Amino acid sequence: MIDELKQVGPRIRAIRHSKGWTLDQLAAMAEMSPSTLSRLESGKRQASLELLIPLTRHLGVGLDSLVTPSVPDPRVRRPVIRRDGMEIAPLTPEGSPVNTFKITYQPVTEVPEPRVHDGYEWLYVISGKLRLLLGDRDLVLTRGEAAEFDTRVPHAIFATGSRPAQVLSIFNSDGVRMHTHTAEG
Amino acid sequence: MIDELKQVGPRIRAIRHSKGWTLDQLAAMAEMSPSTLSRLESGKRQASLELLIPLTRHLGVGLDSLVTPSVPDPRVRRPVIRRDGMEIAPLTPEGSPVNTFKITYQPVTEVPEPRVHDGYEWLYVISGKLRLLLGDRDLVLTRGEAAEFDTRVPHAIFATGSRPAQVLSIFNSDGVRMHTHTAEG
DNA sequence: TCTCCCATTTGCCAAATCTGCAAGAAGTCT
DNA sequence: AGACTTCTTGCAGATTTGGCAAATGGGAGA
Repeated sequence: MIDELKQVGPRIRAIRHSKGWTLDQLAAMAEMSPSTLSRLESGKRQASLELLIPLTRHLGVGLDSLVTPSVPDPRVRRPVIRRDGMEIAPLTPEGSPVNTFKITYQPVTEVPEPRVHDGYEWLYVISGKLRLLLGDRDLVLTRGEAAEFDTRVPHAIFATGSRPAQVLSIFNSDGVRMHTHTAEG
Repeated sequence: MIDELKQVGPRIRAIRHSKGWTLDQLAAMAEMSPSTLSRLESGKRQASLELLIPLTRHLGVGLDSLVTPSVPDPRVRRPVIRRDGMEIAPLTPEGSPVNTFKITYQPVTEVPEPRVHDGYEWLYVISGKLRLLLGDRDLVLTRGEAAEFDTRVPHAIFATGSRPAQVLSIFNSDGVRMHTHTAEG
């Protein structure tokens, strides 16, 4: 059974219900027995054109709209996480092969302690000024700048100046390298 | 069998041919046996969605386009007839229950002899001036004027003035009255 | 004309599916 | 409970299916 066909029956049923019609009513319009329509709607029999064409006519829908697979809502909506003065908005669904976040760093009064952990991080500064302490380097990234580094190197990231910094960040901690080159520098 | 379904097979075949594919090729793509596809194309078996969906995918067409009945071109294109200085453009297909013409009368130097024949005629002057001799009447119709008369009354029609007259004419000669009232006037 | 080759059609038939009826189930009022 | 309405399902005969293999058709070339 082709995948798209599984939704045909339920869709017919949904449209029928939305019109407030009973099985018998629609079956009469489309000139088929109620049992046939019942089985069709519940997927207990194959959807043939013979059956579908009269139905589409009375339901006012096209054939394609009955069989076109419904695409799940692609919008990612996950709750924002607040931690250590950061506002972390996950931009990829849970379980996604990529982990993307929009992180808003608040200005800090006190420089946080650099940390290490497994993984790689790539980031892009959307707005604000970002101070990146990475090993023996002390960098300030401004809007439009991007950076990538090995998070096993001690690092600290925070907004500098008086305004928050918005950063788009792609991060992986599962040991899979995000890029083909090794992070030697 | 629903009417629309009869064209599904031939259409599939036409599309397949237009792509220069053989039965075996398309059958392989759509994962069905050549015999099944052959029977489908020649209408010897029912067109089920199970069969059609893979085909539409490979043929690059929608389901609806396979089953939507093709409406014949509604435009009427018939050769213009020239006779007696008139240019007669039939505006209805042969065999149509109504006979409509656009007639262009050329200016005449000599008044034609009135004639009689069975039927009724309705006319509308699109442009020019039309002289209508009808029984004891001698009328000039100008743009926008309409007239209806019994063609058993002796009549002659021709353009008057220096320019041709364009007339839309509905005519019937088969004894069926075009209008409900009798043509007494 | 004959033959070869490729595309397509068709006979066959076991297996799967269809079909409507009538009975059953599930839910809703009174 | 009982009466209704809506929907589901068991059943059995009728119909359709699907792929294999053989037959057919139609060119192209010998």
